[in-house]
Amino acid sequence: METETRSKKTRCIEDLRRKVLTEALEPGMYLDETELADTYGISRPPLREVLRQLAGEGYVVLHENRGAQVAPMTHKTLRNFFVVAPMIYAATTRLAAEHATPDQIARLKECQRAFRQAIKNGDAAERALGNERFHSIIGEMADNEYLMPSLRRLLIDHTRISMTFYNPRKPSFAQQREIAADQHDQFIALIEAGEADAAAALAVAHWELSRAQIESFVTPEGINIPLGRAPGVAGTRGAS
Amino acid sequence: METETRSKKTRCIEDLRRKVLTEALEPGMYLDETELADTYGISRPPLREVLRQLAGEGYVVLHENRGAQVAPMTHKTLRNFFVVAPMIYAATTRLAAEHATPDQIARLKECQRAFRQAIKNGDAAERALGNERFHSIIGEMADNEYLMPSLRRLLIDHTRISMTFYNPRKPSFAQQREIAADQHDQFIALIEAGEADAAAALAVAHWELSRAQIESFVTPEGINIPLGRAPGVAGTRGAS
DNA sequence: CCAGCATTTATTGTAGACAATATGTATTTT
DNA sequence: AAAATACATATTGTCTACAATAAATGCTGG
Repeated sequence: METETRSKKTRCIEDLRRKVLTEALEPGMYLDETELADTYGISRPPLREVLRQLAGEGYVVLHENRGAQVAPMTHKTLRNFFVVAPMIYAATTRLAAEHATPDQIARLKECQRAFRQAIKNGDAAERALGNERFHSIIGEMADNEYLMPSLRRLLIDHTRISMTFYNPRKPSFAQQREIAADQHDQFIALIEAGEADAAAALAVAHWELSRAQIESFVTPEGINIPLGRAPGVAGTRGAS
Repeated sequence: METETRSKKTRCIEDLRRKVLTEALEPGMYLDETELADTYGISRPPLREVLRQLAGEGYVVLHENRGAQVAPMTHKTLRNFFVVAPMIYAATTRLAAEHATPDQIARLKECQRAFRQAIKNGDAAERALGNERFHSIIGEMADNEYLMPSLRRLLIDHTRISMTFYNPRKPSFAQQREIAADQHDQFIALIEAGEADAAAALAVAHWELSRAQIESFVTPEGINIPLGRAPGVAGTRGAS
């Protein structure tokens, strides 16, 4: 009986990804294997495989004999993010414009439709996920297995950051979201036209918009960013 | 009784990585879970965890109900590699020059000693691994979790490519290996001096040397590159 | 003789039970 | 009373056995 096209394990992976991205599972939070196994109706061995995979993808961090932790975000994380994001985004978008297939473009358009709908509905999580998916498809278009790993990492934290800093009260954001959505339409047009240079430039502009939005939260407040706790001592090298 | 500082599982992971990098396990080759579990003295569940992790790191590819395959290399792989490598290497090296700690520099120097030794000994595998480790340490110096995933992917295939195209008969290569080793010394000097721009430029030059070496094999022969077979149909999206 | 199908066999996927490690608490000792 | 140690508990790590899926082989019918 295949009521589900995907296996329970696959659904488990996808659901955990989603929960990490939307911060339903908060950064730094520790996960209980037994509990998760029960939740998804599988036993612990396959669940542990899932966690290993998610660790490889950057969603969680594994600590020996201490279990899995949702990948933490620190101030250093944010800084590193700012440094690398524009380069990877620009490179990915350029390659996407060079290599996109009609099928992929169709999927991108469909994704954009859903994204605009999420904005209209005011659903923050769905909007963040839609944005992630949009840029993920562009990543697939680039069709470069060496670029994709870093892009995936960036998208995870970009999505989580946008969830963290989401504030429905500030009205100027609605406007910025409209600009972002319009830029998405431009992405589609430029990729479809194969205009690599323009697409790369747009990626940078799109990034700058997002960056400004994030910085408007980080800078004025001072220093403290309300993110998850850091892992034990493991994770980074002993220096400093 | 801790005769081993590392667990059997850790040794298994490290050995498999090494075997993939040196092509003791050839690209495209399928792995037998039971056999590997026996080899490393562990049972299949933890071995499967290992394979998932290695899949996340890009060493192997998992196919549902069909087991693990050593990550294949195709002509497209090589092409994608050429496109992305200079960017990532340059960025990594620049950041390394900005962030390297004394401890890391010491480890890099030690690594370089071992690398020169491997060249002298004429041990191709040890030389390739030494080179991988050298650039891996530079990656750690960069200390950027968003850049590292792509760098790791690049280093895996860069190492495998250099193993594939290794030809001890051609004497001009001995000369090129010397140049590469000298460049490594320059890497150390520039990183230690914190000269980011010069380090990034050196990374590009170092890449060009390697690129030329690879192309001298690929180009004259025509098209066919003696690499592993491609995976089934899975792995890439249905497009094309 | 070839094509299609059923059966067999080998390999992957999963479950439940057991072992080992780490943490928190209580007790004992200084 | 405070600190250190030993114990209890909970959670992770692993193993063996079983189930399910896919490939391979042989059979049957055209």
